[in-house]
Amino acid sequence: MNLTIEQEINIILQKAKNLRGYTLEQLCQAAGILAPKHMTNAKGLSGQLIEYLLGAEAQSRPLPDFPRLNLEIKTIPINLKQQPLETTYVCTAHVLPTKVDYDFYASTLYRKIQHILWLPLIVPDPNHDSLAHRIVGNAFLWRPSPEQLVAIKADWQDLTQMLIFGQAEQVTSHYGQVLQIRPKASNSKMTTESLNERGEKILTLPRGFYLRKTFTQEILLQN
DNA sequence: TGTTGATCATGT
DNA sequence: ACATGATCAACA
Repeated sequence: MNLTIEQEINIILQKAKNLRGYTLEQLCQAAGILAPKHMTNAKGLSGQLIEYLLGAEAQSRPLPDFPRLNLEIKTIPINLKQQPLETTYVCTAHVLPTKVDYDFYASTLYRKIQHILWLPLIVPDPNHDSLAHRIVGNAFLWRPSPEQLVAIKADWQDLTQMLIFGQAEQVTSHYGQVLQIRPKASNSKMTTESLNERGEKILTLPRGFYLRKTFTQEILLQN
């Protein structure tokens, strides 16, 4: 049978909605994974578990989780007031100017944020978080509104322009209204090639694009 | 106590 | 080293 893209997306959404109410520890059992007691050494497990259960296909490529559907899955930890507890990683921020294409609509970031299946993970007591305490909330689909897209695009262009001008080292987390650039590495000693303002090669810490909590809060309030 | 900067795990 | 999944934890 041939399903339309919309139908395939809806099947994934229904699967996600069916996870509502389970703890992540229960879902670990269902997936045959032994749930770690704390998340210090399993920071990405929440997301990877959901991806596995929903059948994501992108693996570690710079593509949405379902490349053919242009659909990205994001788990987001929230407290009982529906407030996000963490920022949301989107994708790598390339710091080598020659590798940066100044075309928002051709960017990895745009492809990843154009359609997201959000899956809130309820953290009843943020001071005592664990996979056993985390409860899956209500999954929902989101596309940026025209206003949201304008804000994202503006930040992306500002930040990308700085990178193109060889200012990777000057871009701190403070820049951007809805997006921000922060370190994204195994540790602070990791390096990747970049250029300074004079066009000279330098080594700098790898960075990534993140959605600010104020922005994801707005998304959650719509739903 | 909220944010920024640092870090952990896995796969290519 | 890079890209994915993120959260941790030091400090302003």
